[in-house]
Amino acid sequence: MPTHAAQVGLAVDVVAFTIHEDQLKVLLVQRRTRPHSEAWALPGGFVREDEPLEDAALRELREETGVSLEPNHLEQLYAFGQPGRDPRGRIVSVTHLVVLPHGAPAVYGGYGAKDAAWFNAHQPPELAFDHASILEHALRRVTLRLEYGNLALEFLPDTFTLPELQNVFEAVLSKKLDKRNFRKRVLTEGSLDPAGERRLGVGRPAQLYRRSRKLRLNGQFVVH
Amino acid sequence: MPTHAAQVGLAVDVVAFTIHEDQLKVLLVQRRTRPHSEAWALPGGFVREDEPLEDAALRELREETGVSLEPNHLEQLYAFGQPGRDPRGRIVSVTHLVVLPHGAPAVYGGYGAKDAAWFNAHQPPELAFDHASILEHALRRVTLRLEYGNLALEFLPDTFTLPELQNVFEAVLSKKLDKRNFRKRVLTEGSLDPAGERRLGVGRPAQLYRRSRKLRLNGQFVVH
DNA sequence: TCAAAAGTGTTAGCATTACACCCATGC
DNA sequence: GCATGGGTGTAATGCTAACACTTTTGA
Repeated sequence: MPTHAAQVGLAVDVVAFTIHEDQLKVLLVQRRTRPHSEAWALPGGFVREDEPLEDAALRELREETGVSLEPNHLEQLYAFGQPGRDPRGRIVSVTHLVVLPHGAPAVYGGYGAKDAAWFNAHQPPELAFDHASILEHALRRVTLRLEYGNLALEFLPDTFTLPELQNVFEAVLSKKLDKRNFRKRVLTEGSLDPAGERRLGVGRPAQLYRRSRKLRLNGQFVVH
Repeated sequence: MPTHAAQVGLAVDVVAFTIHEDQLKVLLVQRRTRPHSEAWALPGGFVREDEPLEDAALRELREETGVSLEPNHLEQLYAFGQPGRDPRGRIVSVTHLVVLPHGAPAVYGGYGAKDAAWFNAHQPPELAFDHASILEHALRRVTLRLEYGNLALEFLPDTFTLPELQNVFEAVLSKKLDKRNFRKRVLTEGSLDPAGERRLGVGRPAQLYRRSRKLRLNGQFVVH
């Protein structure tokens, strides 16, 4: 380590989303220690010396909340580094966006956390530090990835119905979509393969789909 | 500073672009010291303890290359943090995208740099560390901001002609655009105000424009 | 047979693309 | 009057948005 490297602490924070009861939920922990003791915050903590940033994000998420299943998506969001954002000293936090599949897996307060719970991401409680602006940033990113990418699929299990997929969109965007236009749009996109059907008690059975093995690349289709 | 903060060094690197001779140029420095002595690299260095990340980026840019004028645009790109990306130890670099106005201002090698120069951003020399992938990342970002934003204006001086604006697009995207469609697109967007005309020796004088004081917000126009 | 959920097409407006000639100026 | 660079319009095509009824099943 060069001697002129300043004493700046490096942390990761995680914005973990899932869909539950037709709502976009974010996973928060209740702090046990000062500062902001008792306040809700994003799970996170310091990066270890030989640990990739993404590994640190997953480790902190697991340690503090006990989520056990593999995330379907993990990407870096932004580095928040204003001096003064943490009263303990200069701490730069590299924030991450995580998507967990459908169903809000059980969580509990782990190391350093008094509790952990899922909250409506569009109506969060008061958050510690600058975590409210981190959450806003994450909401913008997830919206972008829905509209210009395939992120919606990461909220769902391996097979799913079109009404379920539409629910993901509606929960994230918090607005209703037209069913016919929605189906047209996702089906003509070509990234879904039929995968049988599902009877669900009452009502007409729904067609199941899974992500296509075909991948669109420069307007051409390629099998991967 | 909490005692459990690991010894991870925090740096910034800067990808500074401008347009010169109808090309997108990137500003590089030639390293004076090991590792990668003599190799070309992005300007950058360590963050000081009480320094905001963006200030550190501008300071390093100025110190190492001597650019004097104010950048028109500065945004954070991405935090690169793979262990092993720098042989001196664990160093996480928060990279930044900078846009300087038209004309490739004079540069020289400053502190720690043997030389500084502008290169074609689409055909860079071999770069030190993981700077080639940082540059790729920056190119994707700048393309995105051209197509879905107003970043093209930041490459130009206060007033400019439509052919100049089109040159910015063509240099960044490295492809030719149709003049009539281009003009229609940028003019109907409504973010340009006429600002006189320019005679340039031979040829028909060009209409000058400047950025509009009107700002489009949710499809409504608002004066800001 | 009724309630619940899934499924289905058409039209109008708007944006995008392709394409070739005239205009104003300096020399 | 010619070379240089700036400016202009239209038609075809594709995408988006609005809109209401039918089908299949279980109880």
